[in-house]
Amino acid sequence: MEQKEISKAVISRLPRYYRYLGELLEEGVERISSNELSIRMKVTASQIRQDLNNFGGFGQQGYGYNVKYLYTEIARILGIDRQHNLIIIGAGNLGQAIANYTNFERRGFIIKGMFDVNPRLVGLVVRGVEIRGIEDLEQFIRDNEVQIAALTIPKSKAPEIADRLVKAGIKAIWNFAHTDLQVPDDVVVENVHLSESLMRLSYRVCSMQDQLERERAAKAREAAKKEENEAQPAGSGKEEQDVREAQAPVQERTQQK
Amino acid sequence: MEQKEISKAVISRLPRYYRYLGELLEEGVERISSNELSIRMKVTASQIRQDLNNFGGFGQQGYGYNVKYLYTEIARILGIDRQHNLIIIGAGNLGQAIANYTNFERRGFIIKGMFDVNPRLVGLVVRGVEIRGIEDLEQFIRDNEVQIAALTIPKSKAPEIADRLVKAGIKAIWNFAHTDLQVPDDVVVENVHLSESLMRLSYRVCSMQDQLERERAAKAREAAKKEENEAQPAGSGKEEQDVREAQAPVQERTQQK
DNA sequence: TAGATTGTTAATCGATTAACAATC
DNA sequence: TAGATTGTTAATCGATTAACAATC
Repeated sequence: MEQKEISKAVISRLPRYYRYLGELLEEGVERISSNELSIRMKVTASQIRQDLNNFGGFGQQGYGYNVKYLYTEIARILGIDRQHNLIIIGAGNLGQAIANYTNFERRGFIIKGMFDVNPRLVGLVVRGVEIRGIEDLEQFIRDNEVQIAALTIPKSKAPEIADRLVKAGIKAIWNFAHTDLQVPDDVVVENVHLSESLMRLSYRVCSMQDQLERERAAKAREAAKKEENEAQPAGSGKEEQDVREAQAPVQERTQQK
Repeated sequence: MEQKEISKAVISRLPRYYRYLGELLEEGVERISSNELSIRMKVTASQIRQDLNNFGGFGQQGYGYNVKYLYTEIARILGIDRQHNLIIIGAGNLGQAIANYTNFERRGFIIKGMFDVNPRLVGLVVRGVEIRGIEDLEQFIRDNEVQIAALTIPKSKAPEIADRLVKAGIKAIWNFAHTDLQVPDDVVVENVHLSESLMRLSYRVCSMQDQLERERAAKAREAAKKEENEAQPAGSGKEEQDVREAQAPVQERTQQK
């Protein structure tokens, strides 16, 4: 439905707007201003208005936004007012976790089938969906007008299956395999790389720890300086410079800028 | 170990560099230039060099980067050269999927325990880790020096558990619950909102479809025009303008800019 | 009408890309 | 030394924020 290219940043914020509007709706809130919403969501009101105006004017001056209306409009923009037929390839824990998440169905994502190479899983039924052998894949996609395939298999098998999916006419791959897939331009790939998410978390934990340590060290130095000054209150300003230098040497290169 | 604030965009690219370097290492590649790597990863060489230089000069002029060295350096930057003790709260499919993913352990993430409220799950063992009742949470965190908690529970219970985790001294929450958590500044939250990921995919599928349709329509118009011209080859230039106008009216507002 | 709040333009900020001197 | 490629500065591009006129 949308026209001009919308930036990736905007798109990735839309589902979060949708989630907050859904909560407001549950709370019985009828209207909300960009300012109120910005406080709840911890973003700027400007950003909210800019983001929404990429898709049209959903608000009203002097009033704000009607929660219900905006909620349904964002659903329409995201395309979750339509039905999307989905299959899950890989019926392990992750595949089953997706199959069991009922909210997806509420958003129009209908799980049509599950597939696995493991013959011990084939035939089992998860939330009313039978697990099939991977050999039926192409036929099933055509018969059931499947648009989206969730790929919850090991990275070693992912490229081959992705090729088969593309040839069978799939429109999008929700890729949980720890690898990047090569697909034609008209096939959408949305990656969920959990190991990368965990590494980002690791980075942030470590840099948080470093920061806390630096703060603690700075405080300690501060205390030491105070003590020194009390003993000999000359205060020529030289001490301050020492403090700054003491923080620097941990890693010289990055310190330059 | 790092000093100045590094942008979020840079950090989120690091794990991907790490993954590609790991693959190069497996292929037996000893050195690589930013240009070669940029082709593989489909990013600019400039970006690679800029990103890495946030953390120091890992390359050598005229040579490029030593794959092994860069690989270990990025591991160090990400903090995955250290051990992180982790617990999983919520032993459903998603929690078990995480517990079963052996690669996390290879990156230093040690799963110390799993917790669930469901008494039928308590006592079960997943990959050598026993599922415990949630009442033992605080004691367990202290006894096992747990830094990270993966939260794979329904959103309704997430805020309460998050509070308990924070009070018990957890450093980071890997949040799979479909809600934003309120935690103090010194606690890291890394969100994995699968439903939002699926909505982004939905958006992209829909806009891809729209695009393809527009292209098809444009081609059809082109063909029609050609036919018309062949019948009456006046060609005053007015037809071209008509084509442009015909594309516009689908949604007027966005079309303006 | 007066007050509130949007839609939108302009200003700022940050991130990406290009260019090139430094140097292996 | 000549060639290659980094590290880094400068230029460009895009995204966010601020400001305010339009308007409900």
